[in-house]
Amino acid sequence: MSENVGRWLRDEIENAILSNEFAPGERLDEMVLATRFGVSRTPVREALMQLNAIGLIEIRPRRGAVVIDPAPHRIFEMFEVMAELEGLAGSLAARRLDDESRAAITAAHRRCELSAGAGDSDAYYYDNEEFHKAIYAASRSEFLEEQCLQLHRRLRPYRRLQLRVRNRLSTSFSEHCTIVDAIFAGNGEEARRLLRVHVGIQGERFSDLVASMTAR
Amino acid sequence: MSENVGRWLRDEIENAILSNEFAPGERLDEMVLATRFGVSRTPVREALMQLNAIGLIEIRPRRGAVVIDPAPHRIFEMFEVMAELEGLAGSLAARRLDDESRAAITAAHRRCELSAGAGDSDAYYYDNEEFHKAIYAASRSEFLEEQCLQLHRRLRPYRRLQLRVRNRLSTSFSEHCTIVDAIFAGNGEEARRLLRVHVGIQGERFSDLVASMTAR
DNA sequence: GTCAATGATTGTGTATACAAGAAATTGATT
DNA sequence: AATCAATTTCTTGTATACACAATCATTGAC
Repeated sequence: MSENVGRWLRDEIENAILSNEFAPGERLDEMVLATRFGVSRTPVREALMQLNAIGLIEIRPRRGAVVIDPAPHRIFEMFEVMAELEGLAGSLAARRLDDESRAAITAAHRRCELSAGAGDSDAYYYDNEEFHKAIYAASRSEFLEEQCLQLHRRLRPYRRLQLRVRNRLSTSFSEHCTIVDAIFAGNGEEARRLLRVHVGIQGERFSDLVASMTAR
Repeated sequence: MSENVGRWLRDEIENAILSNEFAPGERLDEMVLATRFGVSRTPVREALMQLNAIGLIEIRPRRGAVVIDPAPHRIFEMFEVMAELEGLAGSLAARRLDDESRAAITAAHRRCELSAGAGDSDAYYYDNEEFHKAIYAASRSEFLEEQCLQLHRRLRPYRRLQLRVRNRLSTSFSEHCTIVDAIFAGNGEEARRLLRVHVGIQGERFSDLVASMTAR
C-alpha cells in the first residue's frame, strides 16, 4: 500500500478496470468503493479524479463516475498517436544508443524470442511490453518516455486483444527483429518507420481489433 | 464559475501559474488558497490534484504542492514531442481536408498575416495559437486534437517567449505559408516535415529559449 | 393507457473536524 | 558558538457530517 491511500486506491481501481472487473460503461459508486476498500469517500474521490485525468473514467458533475467505453475509432486514433510517439522514441534511440540501453533492448528481445517460440501469448504479452519500454528508455527523453508509458498503459488491454489474432505472435516478433536491427545500426529513420508500422493499426488489423472487442 | 468549484479553482490556479503569479518552485499552501478563493480545503485539494495530473505542479506526500520548474532540457523534450504530434496532425489534415477545416485554417492564417504585418507580437501570439488549433481540428482525430491541445497549453508560456526573439514573427509567418500550401495541396508528408521544423527547437533556437527563460 | 408533475430517495459536492507526519524552534551539551 | 535532540507548531491526509442536485417512482390528469 503506497504512502497515501489515494494513490493505492487509484492503482487498485485502475487494475480492476483494466482487468475488466469494472466493465466499460459501469457506474462507480463512491460509497460502494469506500466500503469495499475499507476507507472513507475522500481518498476514493481522489482516486477517481486521478483516473479521470488519465482518461480511464469520466466524471460527470453531480452524476458520478463511469468507466469509459471508447469507440473503436477512438482506440484507432490512440494507436495512431502511440505509433507516432514510439516512432520518435525509436529514432532517438537509434541515434543515442549506449551500451546500457543496447543491453536492455537485447535482453528484452531475447525473452520475446523465447516466449514467441513457445507460442506462449501471455508470456509474450509481458515480454513485448518490456521490449517496448526498453526502447522508450533508450530514447533518453524522459518526457517522451513518460508519455509513451502513459499511453501504453491506456492501450494495454487492446494490445492484449491484438496478440490473440492468428499469427500475430510470430509476425510481431519478426517485426521486432527488423526494429532492433535498425536501432543497432543507428538508422533512426528506418527505426521510426518500422515502429510506426509495428504499432499502428493498418488495414485488416483494425477489423481484427473491432472483432475481438465485440467478441468479449 | 464552472459547474463545480474544483474545476473553477483548477482554472484559476492554472492561470495564476501560467501568468507567473505563482512562480516556479513556489509552495502552494492549501489553506492560503482556500481563504483566498473563499472556499474550503476540499475543492482546493481537488484542483491541486488535477494540476498535478496535468504536470503543472508536483505533490510530494505530506509535504505539499510546489509549482514545477522544468529544466530547459525537459522543455526541449516537450517541444520535440509537440513537433511530432503537430506533424502527424498536419499530415492527417492534408489528407482529410474538407471545406470547413480549409476555411478555418485560411481565416486563422489571414489573421496571422495581419498581426505579423503590424509587428504586434501579442496579437500574433494569440492568432498563431488559433492557427495551430485549426490544424489540430483539421486532423479529424479527436484524440490527437486533445493531446495537442493539452501539450500546447503546457508549452504556452514558452511559445510566448520564443516569439520575442528577433525576427521570429516574420520567420514564423513565412513558415505558416509553406505549411498551408502543403496542407491545401494534400501533401501530407511535406506538411508533416514542415510542421516538425516549425514547432521543434533546433540549433540556436534552443539557446534563445534558455536565454529568454533565465532572463525573466 | 400514456404522459406529466411532484415527492422521496440516493448519491455527489463542499465544509469541517480530527489524526498523523514533517518542519521549525528552542534548549542543552560539547 | 555550533550542533544535536526534543518538543511544539504547522500542514497535510483522512474521516465524517451536512446540503443540495439528480434520478426514480408514484400519483394524478388528460
